[in-house]
Amino acid sequence: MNDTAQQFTTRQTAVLDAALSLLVDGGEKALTTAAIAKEAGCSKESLYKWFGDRDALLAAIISRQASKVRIPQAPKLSFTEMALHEALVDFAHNLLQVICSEVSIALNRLAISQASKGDYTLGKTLLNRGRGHIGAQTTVLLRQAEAAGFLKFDSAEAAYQVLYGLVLQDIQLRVLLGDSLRPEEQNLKQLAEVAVNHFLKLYQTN
Amino acid sequence: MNDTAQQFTTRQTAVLDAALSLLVDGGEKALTTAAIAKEAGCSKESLYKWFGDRDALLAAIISRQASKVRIPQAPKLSFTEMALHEALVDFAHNLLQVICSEVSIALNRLAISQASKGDYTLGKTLLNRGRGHIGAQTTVLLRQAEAAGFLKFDSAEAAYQVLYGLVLQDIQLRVLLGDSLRPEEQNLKQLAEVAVNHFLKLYQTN
DNA sequence: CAGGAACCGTACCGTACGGTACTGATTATT
DNA sequence: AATAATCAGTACCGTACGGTACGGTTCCTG
Repeated sequence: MNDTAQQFTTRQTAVLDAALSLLVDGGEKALTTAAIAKEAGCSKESLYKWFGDRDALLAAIISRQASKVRIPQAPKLSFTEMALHEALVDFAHNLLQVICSEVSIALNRLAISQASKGDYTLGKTLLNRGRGHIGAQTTVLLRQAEAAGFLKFDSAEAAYQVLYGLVLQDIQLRVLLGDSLRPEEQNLKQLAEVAVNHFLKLYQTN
Repeated sequence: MNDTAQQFTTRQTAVLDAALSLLVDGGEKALTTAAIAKEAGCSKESLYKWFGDRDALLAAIISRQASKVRIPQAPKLSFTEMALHEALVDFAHNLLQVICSEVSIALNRLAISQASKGDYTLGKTLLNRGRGHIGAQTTVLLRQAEAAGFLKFDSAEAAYQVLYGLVLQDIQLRVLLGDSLRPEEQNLKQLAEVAVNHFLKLYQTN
């Protein structure tokens, strides 16, 4: 698994953007090498010269996009309980927004589709760069909150998992399967609030 | 969306079983009409006569399998708090087992793959017959527990969603992407216990 | 026994797509 | 200016697969 960030030329990033655009609003079916070349305004031959083969191009798309996940804002060195609450809600809200975005849906579908064909590299990349990254950062935040005496848990990682579950519930799976959010779920900010309140009820000290 | 349970002849169910078997241990790539016919010991022509086309056959696979979800054991008319706990753990454990099963993984991947191609019928079927079914049953259980004074919540459906999130966390997405469960997650029974305890801490009255 | 339905096996067709080869134009280099 | 390199555009090839056609066999029915 190659997790080192590669550098692409501007020409190549243009190709990746074009491909992502096609994927997002045409589905996997629209992501043919010919279509990508046309959209990017280059020849198929150049595609193959720059990326090797189709799978490598797909990997480049995911690798590039997954590393764009926004890192939860740097936890302040000294923070209050309210600041913790706010930081968690911000994290949850951001997570919901990402998960429900067209781009995230398209990329996850693509990776799962590849997994269904026996190739797990895209999925691993997505997990490592996407979830792993954001998870690690948030775990740090939780540990700081514990050190400050606001939270109490055995394992920060386990607590993070609980938070993750409380926030996403089955929303991600549903959107991947093609379900649309119910009206009362449209308000992502409120969903985030509720999830964080639940989380704090489980782990807050006082 | 056709959600009425269709009846298949034994010959046809044999085909569906063969196809599911192929899908589970060969991935979507192995699910060609020729392979299905060979595995089922029939001709391609019969396949098309019986199911119409490939998509209809896929729909039949999912439709048939999704309706096999085990309904949470009938809630007893009068039950204790311990019985509620046990029923919830049983539900959670069962849910985890299903979600981590090869069959569930393969079917969800297939449905998501189709969604990536712009066809959401498989996904809808999976949601309606699988998650919808089991969810509705469990919501009934929660309502009974509320009536008995054990639980307190505004919306049983929302409470069910929280339970769902606490149980699954990100496990389903991870297995769909090809991740394997971490060692400490292998013990599904214990995961279920922890999730239910969290749930009760959030919603128990006393 | 005769007629027909069901169905297997196989051959076949059309198409879509990944990947490659060639050509001509444009740009960079000396 | 001459040569080399890059690349768009297009044509082409091989293969895989969905779907169909057909001949032959089995089995049921009158």
